[in-house]
Amino acid sequence: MRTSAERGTRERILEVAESSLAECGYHGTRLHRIAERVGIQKASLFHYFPSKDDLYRAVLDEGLDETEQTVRQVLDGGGSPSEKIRQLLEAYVEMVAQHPDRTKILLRQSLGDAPASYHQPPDAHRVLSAVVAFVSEGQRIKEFAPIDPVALTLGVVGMVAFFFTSAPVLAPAWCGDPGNPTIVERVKEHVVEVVARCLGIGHEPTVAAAKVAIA
Amino acid sequence: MRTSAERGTRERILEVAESSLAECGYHGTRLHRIAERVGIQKASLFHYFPSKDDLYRAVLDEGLDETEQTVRQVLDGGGSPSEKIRQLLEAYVEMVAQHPDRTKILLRQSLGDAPASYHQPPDAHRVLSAVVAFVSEGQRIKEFAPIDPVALTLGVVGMVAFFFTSAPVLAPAWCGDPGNPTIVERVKEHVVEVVARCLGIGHEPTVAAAKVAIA
DNA sequence: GTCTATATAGGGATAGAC
DNA sequence: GTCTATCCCTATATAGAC
Repeated sequence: MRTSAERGTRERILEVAESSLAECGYHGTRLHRIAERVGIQKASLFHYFPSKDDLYRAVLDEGLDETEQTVRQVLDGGGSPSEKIRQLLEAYVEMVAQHPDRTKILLRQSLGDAPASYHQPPDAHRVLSAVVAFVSEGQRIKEFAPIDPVALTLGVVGMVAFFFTSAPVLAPAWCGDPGNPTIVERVKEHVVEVVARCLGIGHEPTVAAAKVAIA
Repeated sequence: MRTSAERGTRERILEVAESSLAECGYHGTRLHRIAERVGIQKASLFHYFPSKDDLYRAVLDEGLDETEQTVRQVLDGGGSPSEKIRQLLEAYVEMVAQHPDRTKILLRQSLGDAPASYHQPPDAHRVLSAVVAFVSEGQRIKEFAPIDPVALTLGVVGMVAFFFTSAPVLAPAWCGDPGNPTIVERVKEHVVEVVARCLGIGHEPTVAAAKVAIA
């Protein structure tokens, strides 16, 4: 059983570590700086985490867990496929927007920015598969237009991640001030619109279909 | 004037450095390893590049230059907006596919993985602006459907980068073997299709338009 | 232009007092 | 649970012979 003081310090370390790992990457992160920002000595960190690797994994696991939870929660809920995919995208964008540091770390991790000893868990595969299965089912019952579901899902993940990590550097004017709620809504609307157009949701049927109907 | 031997070594260093920077990032890259793989002593590196920073910038500049060239070449060419955007996407995807290491480095760079002394040049802004201006013009003359051109461009960049950097880790089965030409064609087709649907290219007019036409 | 040897600094991690 | 002091290693970078 941990004391309340210990739990508080541990959380502050995780907070600061998340910030540093996002900004500087694993190899660029200095334990010395983390301790400094937390307000403790470097050696004290090793009381909470036996090594830099362990601290990294603790931060990473938080992010993976929340991603899976967010996706599962929507997929397991009710509603038509079209409604659910909108909910899914909005929940995902909001989650990413609320934790940009976490997203940066996950993106870095997928680029290979991790301790050499770290072998990533196949958790990401499961979440991805769940989303792909959902899209495929929607296509099978003709509610979604045909398009490669894996490519669509991967593309959306890359797109959203990019908006909240790299885009602020490339297009600061468009992104606005960091933490500005405007950009979140803008990205949300855009991503929903892109996916809707790709899956043929919310659009009038095509002329071909109209001709058949008229005939 | 450099000797041919010197030029050869310099190029080999740049090659190996690009590979290492992509795999390990700036802070994770060890000059010792680069020298080892090139087959020279670590100290010899400093004959070609005065510091690790300079080596990094040399690699990075190569990537930025080629990106700008690729984009400009298509934009300055002839053809209708719809044809040009397809050419642009295909050229871009091919460039990224041919230089995945370079793409990883650029993506890392936009995440802030660079020496503290490095202040990125605003070059990326110019290329982005050129593409956005092109899309906007296509929308003005009604050849493209309305959608936020900045968001579309940023999203495509993120999407494509993700396909060739992170996706192989997340969905190895879908991506196939590295260097497999299949994935390049698949990504190319997908990205062209997504953008086409977003910009309303190559699709029948909607029912609303058809009704007006029939009336 | 390449080498050996070394300077200098900073990193992660440990020992042990309090 | 936090500290001071320190170990040990590796990193970039330099000096100078060949």
